Amino acid sequence: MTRHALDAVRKQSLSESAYRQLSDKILRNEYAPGDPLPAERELSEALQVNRGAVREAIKRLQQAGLVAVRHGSKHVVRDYLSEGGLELLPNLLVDKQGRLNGAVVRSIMAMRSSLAPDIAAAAAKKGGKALAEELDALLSQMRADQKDLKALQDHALAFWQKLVARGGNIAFRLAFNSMTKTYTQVWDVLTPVLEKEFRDFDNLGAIAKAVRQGDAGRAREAGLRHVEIGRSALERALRKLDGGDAP
Amino acid sequence: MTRHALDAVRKQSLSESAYRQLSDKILRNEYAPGDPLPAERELSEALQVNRGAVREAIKRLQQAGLVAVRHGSKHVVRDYLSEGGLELLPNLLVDKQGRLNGAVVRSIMAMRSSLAPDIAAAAAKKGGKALAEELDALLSQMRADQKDLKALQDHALAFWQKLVARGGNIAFRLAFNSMTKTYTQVWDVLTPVLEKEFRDFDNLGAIAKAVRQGDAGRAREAGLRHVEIGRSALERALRKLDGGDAP
DNA sequence: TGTGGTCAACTTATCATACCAGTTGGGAAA
DNA sequence: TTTCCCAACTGGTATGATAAGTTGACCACA
Repeated sequence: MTRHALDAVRKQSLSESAYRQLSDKILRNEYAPGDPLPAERELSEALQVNRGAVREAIKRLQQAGLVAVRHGSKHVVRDYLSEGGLELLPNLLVDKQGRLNGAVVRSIMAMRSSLAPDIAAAAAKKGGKALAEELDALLSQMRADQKDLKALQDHALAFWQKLVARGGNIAFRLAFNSMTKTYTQVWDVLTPVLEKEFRDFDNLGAIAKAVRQGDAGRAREAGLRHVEIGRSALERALRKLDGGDAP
Repeated sequence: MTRHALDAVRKQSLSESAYRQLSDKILRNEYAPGDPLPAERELSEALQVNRGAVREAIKRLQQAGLVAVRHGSKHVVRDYLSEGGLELLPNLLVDKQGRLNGAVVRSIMAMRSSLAPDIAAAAAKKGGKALAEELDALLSQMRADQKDLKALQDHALAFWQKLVARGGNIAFRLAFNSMTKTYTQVWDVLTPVLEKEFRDFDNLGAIAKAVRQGDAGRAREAGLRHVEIGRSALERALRKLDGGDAP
């Protein structure tokens, strides 16, 4: 898995474009909660696509908690803050101009600090020697790849993927995936900012050791120390940018 | 908001039925990661719906991380454990026969214990006196409604909704929504099981007080004590059932 | 005044058919 | 052996039509 490789070239489907435009308008409050969306036939004309594509987009908006759908009535915009799920996070991180939303970044880092310690603890309880071996092998690889920050970044993600996969907690796993989808949008931007975290072999090593010993408490502590390194680094970077919009 | 009131009667759309059948097959591993899904035209015949409905369902599967879509190739099932997001959690909690999956319940309660303390802490930092007033009012209402466990349940949810809404953390907010969507499927089942938590006025009061004082540490501790009550209760209930499948 | 019924206009839901755009694997040619 | 071509298959899009549900206006009746 190489996140800085060239990306597949793929034509975006019309329904995908429609979904993005509509979800963007909703998330930017151009269509406010309670507002009716234009009728499907109107949207079809406005977006210059057939109505099937509009319907496909709207089904996705419904799934994302962005609109309420009732047969025979116009679709009504919902309050995503109260009704939307974690899958919306990628849409909120970066605006149309590609700028990072500082408040969203801080939110994500806070949530990472909530989850990562318990992910590490669960892995220490459930992972056993086999997981510890895998983590040790990965750490060795990281030490060998020290010159290559991009590779370190990928290894660090793989480290956490191993932890969350073996901790036996499906909720952590799915939340982890949702958050990873969010970061990977700005993967290259994160590379220099989180360098210290990617090189934090001490705490990652402590987690691996705690996993070997089945010591959840130690894993939790080391997990927290580790992600707080990244959180502080990002906080510093954000202060430099002095940006951030609250949704 | 009354979760035990009569529910709106609404016909399920054909594309909704198709989505459910297909997502269920994927989540139960009847279609395994890497398997191609039957072609759209085939699914249209098998499901006895027109192809438009199949396409709508498939767009939703794609959005949920359950299938990969490529123009000209069959849709391929993805590994939702690695690719799926938190929005899948409601689908995993209850099986087709309406039985609770114990491992999913435990996962959710663990994640709640990870998030709730920090949600309370964030609210204490950001909420101010206005929030504290609202929480106090709600607690008064809860005390007045002590005889009505259903009402207590709703108030308890409202308490946490206020906390998460005012903590200024969008990630917590969206995760909270995703988890709430999951519990509300089994809302009535939870009523007797979580009774002690709904009556935990002491810790809820301590959170409200911490909010008034801007004391994040106290809020965090009280928040953790509070949700651990529910977690223990559910653990006891699960042991009685002696059930649970791991996904 | 409040309630129930009817109706037209609007909206979503579904369907069928046709054509376009991309993928894949087999066979032929170099 | 490699490259190219092509048919069959697949998803993507479009169009036009009909069915099912919603809403508000209007009317009748108690």
